[in-house]
Amino acid sequence: MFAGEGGPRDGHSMVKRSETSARLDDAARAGWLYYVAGRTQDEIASAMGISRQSAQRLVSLAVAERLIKVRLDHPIAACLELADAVRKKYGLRQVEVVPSDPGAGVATVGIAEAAAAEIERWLKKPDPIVLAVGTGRTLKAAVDQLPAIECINHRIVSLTGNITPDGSAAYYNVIFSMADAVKARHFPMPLPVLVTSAEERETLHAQQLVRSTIEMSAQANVTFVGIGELGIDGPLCLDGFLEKDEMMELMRSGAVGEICGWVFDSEGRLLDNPINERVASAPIPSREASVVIGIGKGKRKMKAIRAAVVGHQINGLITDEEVAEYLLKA
Amino acid sequence: MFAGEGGPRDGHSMVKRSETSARLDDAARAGWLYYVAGRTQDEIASAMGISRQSAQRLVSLAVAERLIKVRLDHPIAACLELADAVRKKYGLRQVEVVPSDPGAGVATVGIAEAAAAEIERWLKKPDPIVLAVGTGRTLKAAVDQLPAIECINHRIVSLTGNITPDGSAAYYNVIFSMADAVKARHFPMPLPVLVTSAEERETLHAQQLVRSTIEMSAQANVTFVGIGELGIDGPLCLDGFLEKDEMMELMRSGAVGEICGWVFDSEGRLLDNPINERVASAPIPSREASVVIGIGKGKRKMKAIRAAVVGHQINGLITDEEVAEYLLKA
DNA sequence: CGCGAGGATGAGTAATTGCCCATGAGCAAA
DNA sequence: TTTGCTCATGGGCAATTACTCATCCTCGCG
Repeated sequence: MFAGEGGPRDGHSMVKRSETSARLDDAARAGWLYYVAGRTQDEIASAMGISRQSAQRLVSLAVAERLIKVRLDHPIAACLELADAVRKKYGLRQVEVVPSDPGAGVATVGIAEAAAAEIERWLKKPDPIVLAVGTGRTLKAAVDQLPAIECINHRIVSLTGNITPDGSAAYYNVIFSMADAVKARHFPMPLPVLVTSAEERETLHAQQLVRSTIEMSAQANVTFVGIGELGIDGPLCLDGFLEKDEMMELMRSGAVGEICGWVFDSEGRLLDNPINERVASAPIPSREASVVIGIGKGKRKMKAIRAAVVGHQINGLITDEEVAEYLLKA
Repeated sequence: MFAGEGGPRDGHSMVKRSETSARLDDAARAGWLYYVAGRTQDEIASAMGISRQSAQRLVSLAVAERLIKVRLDHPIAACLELADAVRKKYGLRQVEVVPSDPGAGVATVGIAEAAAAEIERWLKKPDPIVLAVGTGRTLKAAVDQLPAIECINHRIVSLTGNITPDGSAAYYNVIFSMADAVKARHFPMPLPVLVTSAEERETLHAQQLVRSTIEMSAQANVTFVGIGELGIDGPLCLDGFLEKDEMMELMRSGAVGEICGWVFDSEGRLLDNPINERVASAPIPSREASVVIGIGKGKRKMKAIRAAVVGHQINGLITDEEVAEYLLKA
């Protein structure tokens, strides 16, 4: 009698433990049958002599206990992981990472296609949207990848002017390239990118046509902007908007990047300086109420991209592995 | 014109290829979102700008193309893989593999519990079944693991006699142990295991009680039998059914194992010899119409188990990793 | 010995997924 | 150009899965 009673009692905690472990064993079994052998939960239930609900619980237990490991055997797996990590770390709405592909010579391989696909996704939406575009070589390359789309319900508006300092049309104003491929109403900004003074900007912005375009851009549902780095071979210098000494001065004051000409420091704050006073671009649309996707990749843009992200100049990002890894370490 | 026409033509296969590859990329993306990120196919569809059905197709494509690899992080994963492989290789109905666990001293650790669980599964079925049991130490250990079950609809019948050569009750006749735990109608076989001659067997089998029990055993829905190895420390000798010289003679004639006393060769064929003529056990129930589960593990039983499997003496197996690996190599 | 907390269970139901089919686009051969 | 073929697409529906809730059981505690 003593032994009989003592046995079960002593065994109690052991039973507890072995029951927990047995439950995990069962969960593993069920998970294996479900994920590896491809059985249905009904089959598992009858095979294990339990109810379908219990089988379901075991399967989800196996998942919850991380007994089931899933991995993706494909080059983009790493990109997707990186994208998700970056999105979480910086609280971005969406992030896309493309392979860095150091072998390819062209600077915009991959990212242009990815950005084009994203633009296309928005343009395929049935409900009318306002899509705003900034400027930049990467963005231009993306737009050049767009297939012919007809979407007469959408409106496409440019955030930046289309006239360079020398009076010619700015090549990298992408809205005209876009108009070639996309059948939609386009609204360019009939302004220089940089004007000579804050006062001139006021005057120009007061024009009816300009004002309505700027107002429309503020209503954008989604915005695509290039992220530019500063430097004497950065786009602002290359395209003749700034002279070398202006650039040097700008960089001394802490500027690390620009979006649509708006220059910001390493924390993504727009600088309060003469250059930004002369930028004639429309303000970047709300990052609270709309999606603003920055596009950029490569070592030279790393600091600019990080700044744009932490300063919430953008809430979406399309970049490459290299930059994504930098953003995770930074 | 020539260039214009040639371009697209030359580009054709390239476009084809890149489209295939792009489709795989999409499949990988969808698969990742589904399996790793845990999104629903609806979410994936709207995120990728496609219909739900297309998302579903991409996900299943990812699986079909083996982009998604699932593995189970649990000790029994290997057992399940082995079991499945053995089941497929030998066309068995069901196979269960338990860890070999070389550290444990007791020979029946693991397999007894597994067999008990399997017996319990059958006994829990609501529809009335006939469950037949053979003999053997392993089976006895399994039955001793059974909890108290009440299943008055089921019938449990023994395939083997319960009297040893010296006239005492055979300890390893498991039906009495089973009766202790399981509330069901039990039908022991009131016979010796081995009789002195084929004629005596005829006489005994002609008895009404014996005949009806044997007939019932032929109707068994499921049968659990131990698989015994031959040898001077095999169960037939240990329990005094055979003398050493009889055993040596048997092994010389090619016998490698026994089930319920029925001795078979390395291909699982029942031997046509004096011993089998004296076995008083009921025939093993049909492997076509019912489930006959053999139980056994360990190096010493390997050959016997392989023979039982290839000779279709059984169509179900509960064994350990060691034997399963041997069966896969053999 | 009764009582409440915690956990497992199964029923029912909502959500999700898998599959079939009609449709139409794209392409090659006639 | 027409015809026939292939294949991707989305609608619709059935199967499968996930979740919620009420209930039951067990265990610990007073």
